Amino acid sequence: MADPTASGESLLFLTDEQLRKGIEAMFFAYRGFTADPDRILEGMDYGRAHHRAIHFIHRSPGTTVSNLLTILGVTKQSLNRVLRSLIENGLVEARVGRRDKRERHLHLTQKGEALERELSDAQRARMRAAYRAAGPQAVAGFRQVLEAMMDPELRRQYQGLKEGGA
Amino acid sequence: MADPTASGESLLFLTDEQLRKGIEAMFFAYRGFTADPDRILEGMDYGRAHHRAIHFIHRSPGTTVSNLLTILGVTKQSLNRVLRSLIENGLVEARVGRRDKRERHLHLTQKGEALERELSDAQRARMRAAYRAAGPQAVAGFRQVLEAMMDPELRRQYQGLKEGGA
DNA sequence: TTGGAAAGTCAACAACACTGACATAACTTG
DNA sequence: CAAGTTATGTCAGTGTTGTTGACTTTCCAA
Repeated sequence: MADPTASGESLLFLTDEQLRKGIEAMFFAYRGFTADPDRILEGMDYGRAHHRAIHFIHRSPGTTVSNLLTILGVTKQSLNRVLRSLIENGLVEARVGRRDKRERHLHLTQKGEALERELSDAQRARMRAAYRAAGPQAVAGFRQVLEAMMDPELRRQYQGLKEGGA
Repeated sequence: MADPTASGESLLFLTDEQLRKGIEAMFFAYRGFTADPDRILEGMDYGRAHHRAIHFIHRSPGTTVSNLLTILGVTKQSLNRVLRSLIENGLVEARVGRRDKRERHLHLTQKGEALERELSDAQRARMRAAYRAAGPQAVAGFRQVLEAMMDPELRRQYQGLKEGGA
């Protein structure tokens, strides 16, 4: 969508200066984006990696370890360290697959769901405020640009999560 | 801007599901955002922290160490480790302040500028492609939402960098 | 039955962040 | 000028999150 060759005026948004501002906006916004969950997690034994695992297990209950590996893009050793502590502390349950017994299907326990809610409430509150301030049209553009910025493989992951496409 | 109480239809963009998609979009897009510079840096002795320092020194030549500290939001020990290696390797020059001799004013050397260009060319190329694909209106919305997402203090930093405001 | 995939584990290591403590030089103010 | 503060740098220790590499156990499928 959007014709890049449209009119002369519309190409000003592709200047290096504009792009640089976009880059810096991503940097500063991401700091805000992670700030609230980080604050909640600090003090607990958990960090951002635990948050991500919890988020995607909540999002796709019953997902397998290798599913999670491709979504998160880390090594299994790294993810395993995180999952182990979540399981030990009773936030995550790993059920042996019925079909394929090698697979572990991951679920949040009540305790896990509670922490997920606390984290995502905080993160959504900031998101909601930003969305509300910017308005629906800006939000649509926000999503479009972010999607275009993803690696194609990650975009597929993203779109495949649920409530697919645009 | 944008009246949130406007019409009934426009509130659908504030549902938890929409917010969740926005959160995931930030996560996946940020991965893409850092992927190219990370690839360039891997193999060199440098990482993402060096990239950030180089970016902001390029952006504000002559900036002081404490300026950089507040912009990057890290401890001086952490920044110092990064700056030391950049200075030792001749990418950054630290000039003693003329007014205040306690201050170090940071500048990129030719070698530093060259690496900066390589990194930001890669990052801008991705940004440009995303901007072009999404179009100017989407880009405006993208910037609006990101700004609204920042912590107020960081937003001031961001806007104060140059070519200020919206 | 055998090959390979899925999952888990151990060990070592690196990048990048943190805290706390301390040193030095230089500016600022009473 | 002396005292206090600021800017910078440094040493040492620690924690989180990521990485490789090597290896085992389990178990599906050809």
